[in-house]
Amino acid sequence: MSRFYLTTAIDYANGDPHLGHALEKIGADVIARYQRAAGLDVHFMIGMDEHGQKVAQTAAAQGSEPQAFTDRIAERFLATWEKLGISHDQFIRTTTPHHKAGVQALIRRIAERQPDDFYEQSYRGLYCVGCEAFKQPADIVDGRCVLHPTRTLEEVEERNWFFRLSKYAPFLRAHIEGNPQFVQPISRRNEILGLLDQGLEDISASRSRLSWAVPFPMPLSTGEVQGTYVWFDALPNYLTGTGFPDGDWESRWPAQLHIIGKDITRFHVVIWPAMLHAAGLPLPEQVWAHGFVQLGGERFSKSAGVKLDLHEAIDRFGADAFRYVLLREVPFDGDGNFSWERFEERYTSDLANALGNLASRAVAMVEKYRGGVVPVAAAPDDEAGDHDDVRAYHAAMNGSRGWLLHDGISAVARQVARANEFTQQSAPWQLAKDATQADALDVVLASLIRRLARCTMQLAPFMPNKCAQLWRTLGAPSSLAALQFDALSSLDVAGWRVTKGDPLFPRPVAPAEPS
RNA sequence: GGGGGUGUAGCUCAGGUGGUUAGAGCGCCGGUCUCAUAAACUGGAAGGCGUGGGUUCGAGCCCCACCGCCCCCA
Repeated sequence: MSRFYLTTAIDYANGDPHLGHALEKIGADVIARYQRAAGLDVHFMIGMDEHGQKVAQTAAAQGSEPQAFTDRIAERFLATWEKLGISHDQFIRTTTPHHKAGVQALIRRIAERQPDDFYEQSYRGLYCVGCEAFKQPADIVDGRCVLHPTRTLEEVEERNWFFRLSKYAPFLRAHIEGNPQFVQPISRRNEILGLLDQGLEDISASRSRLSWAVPFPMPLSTGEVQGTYVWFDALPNYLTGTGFPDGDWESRWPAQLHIIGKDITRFHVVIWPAMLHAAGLPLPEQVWAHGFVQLGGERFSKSAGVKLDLHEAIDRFGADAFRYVLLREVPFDGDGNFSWERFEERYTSDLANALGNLASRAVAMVEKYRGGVVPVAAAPDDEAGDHDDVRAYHAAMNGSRGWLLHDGISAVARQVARANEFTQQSAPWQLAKDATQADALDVVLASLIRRLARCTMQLAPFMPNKCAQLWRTLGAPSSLAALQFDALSSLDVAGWRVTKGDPLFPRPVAPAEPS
């Protein structure tokens, strides 16, 4: 069985999970579930990035020790992922002893194989005591830190370990050009190639004044032991998650797919591959950068009040509906928009009216006209159109053209619409009035259940719980979770015993109030 | 300031290599039907294709400039 090691970015532990985090986890979860149903041996890892001065400061501001603080944040993320039905196999945290040892092992391995890659150098910059960090020009107005305008920025010089990233520019260019699937979508690939054109600068690998960090495994020539800087701490999580450097980590590395946000593409396709290559380790097969969700056309902003309560959104119509609508509305290869209004519209038209009502009317007719048992009958010609859409679904979902999850949903939505159309045109309620049309009625009813079963299977990665419920309603003998896609083409629904229950997706009772 | 994207009906988006009256879904307006969650099916209205130039017999698709928005870097 082919293995499929899939990761998302690890989330920075200085606040609660928000819509952006959710989009990435849901998208990756859909991919993980799809690949399992496609028969792959999936290992799906998510986690937390818990080091850094910002975390230590936020903890201190709340009167907490950093570890206790990140423990709490990690709990909150985990609770959210559970509520959303994320099916991760592993949840990694960068403050665990194994990860810290793995980071140090990776750094030592690079230093052994490429002794020239780490070197000491002085770094000068404007340091803000309030932030306990060096500030970039963008964060400085009138010579003051924008966050601490009452304080004076100090020009500070410190010695750090640097990593010779510049040396790897030719390697990276060759790798990215020679492996078109490595950085996706293509727009992101072009962006990185343009960046390589401008040349790479070496990056610092350690910092002083970085107390909440993995100790850098090599002291400076002064004897000082510094903290490992963000790249060398966070990025290796994908590797340490496999058990590196212990055990049979090589059975899982390299990862098949890193799912990340477009803002951190550079770290994942420049810095991370350079580190791995320096260590003599294979590179991940693909990095996929998704876009951003905006809220009602505006970007997130706590100060401007542009935010959305994730739990409120999940509770509105349930986790499955939220997952579906979010991925339906936000293309996974670009930016998208989310609003309460849109959420409600999509839920009502796609889920309540189209799919939910289709299931409802089909099951009701099988009960009414055939005592709840799906009759034996051949498939009508009308189903032929579905085959093209099933193909389109897989083409969108299997990664061969990128991870176009929104296109996958569209392909199923077309099948649902076709089934409603078919129902209208064949008018089973008319056939039922005429005993000589019994065979024709059998064909229609069996076809409807078969179409529903197909759609259910295809939508299962998006809405695992609702689809399992629908699967039971249809009276399928096997469990949906155990079913694989290759069983779909030969699906036999004859004899299934349907049961009409409460509406799968009840129509909204009251308009959603943006609170 | 540099780089990568993006701007097409009220909303979200499709529109290989430029070529007759620019498409879809949702929403909206009208019609049909009754199995169904007042759902479904069907017909229709609706677009200066960001702005201004240019290339071409002909541009939403090519070139230049400018404007708005997203991301990265400085």
